[in-house]
Amino acid sequence: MQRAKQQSTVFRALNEADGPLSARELWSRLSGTGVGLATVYRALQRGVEDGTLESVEVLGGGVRYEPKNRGHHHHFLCSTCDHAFDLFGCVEGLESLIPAGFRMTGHEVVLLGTCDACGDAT
Amino acid sequence: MQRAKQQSTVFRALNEADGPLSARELWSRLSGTGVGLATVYRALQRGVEDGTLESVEVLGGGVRYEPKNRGHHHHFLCSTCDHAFDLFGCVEGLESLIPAGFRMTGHEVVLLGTCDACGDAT
DNA sequence: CAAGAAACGAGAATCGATTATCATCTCTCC
DNA sequence: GGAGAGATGATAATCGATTCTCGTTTCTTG
Repeated sequence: MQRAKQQSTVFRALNEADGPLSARELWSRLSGTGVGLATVYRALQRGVEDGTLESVEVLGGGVRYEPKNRGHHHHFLCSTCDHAFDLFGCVEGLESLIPAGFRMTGHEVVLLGTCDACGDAT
Repeated sequence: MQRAKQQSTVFRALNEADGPLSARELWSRLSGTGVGLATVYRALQRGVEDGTLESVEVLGGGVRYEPKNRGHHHHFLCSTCDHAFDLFGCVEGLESLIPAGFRMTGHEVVLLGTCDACGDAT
């Protein structure tokens, strides 16, 4: 196995993903490459420090990471395979929800349901 | 301290809250009543089994619980005090986000920002 | 090729959240 | 009042996620 290039392997896998991945999801996608879990965590930590990665919490799956260059987007969480997919676009009517005196600085939208692959398998 | 009624104390505190509470938040609101953390967890577990409580994950605060009779609503998470507030009303344009082949069964919206109290303190 | 710095993998250690245990206490029903 | 069932609080045990440690390996620079 090659060394000193494992972190870039981690970043590549994350860039190729169709949504944010948890440390373990990422690690399991790297099985066969010999990359250790500690290295995955090291790469994620470094990526966040560098500003190239972003940690997000979708729902019931702990922290996931994704490249920070994907712009504004939200996520779809498949309740069957528990994978989070990126969704581009946004919603309307957020402002009307804000209570008086509150100040909104951001928002998160998560759609729940079944993804293409899991729906087919029914 | 009275016994055998501690769980109803827990439920009452949860009903009086303006949003979902974590086990610890709930416990800290019960300081002085002598209720133990274990009892809080027992009450929450029972409430979920009974169907009177619902566990929700807002964002970065683990699991929180709230009464199940609040109807459809979303949450506002204050980034300063980390408290989650209920928001009534909903958003539009969700359907347009769903990718082809996916089936949506639900959605979550979380607004982030500063609550009334924390904003005043600035 | 040699030396020092940095990265690596495996597994131990840590941390927070939750659950299990146990001796005690309270309530109900005689 | 007494017995048994269920509830309780304190604390130990567990569990998963993340971080730390350490001996080894790889890269860089000359």
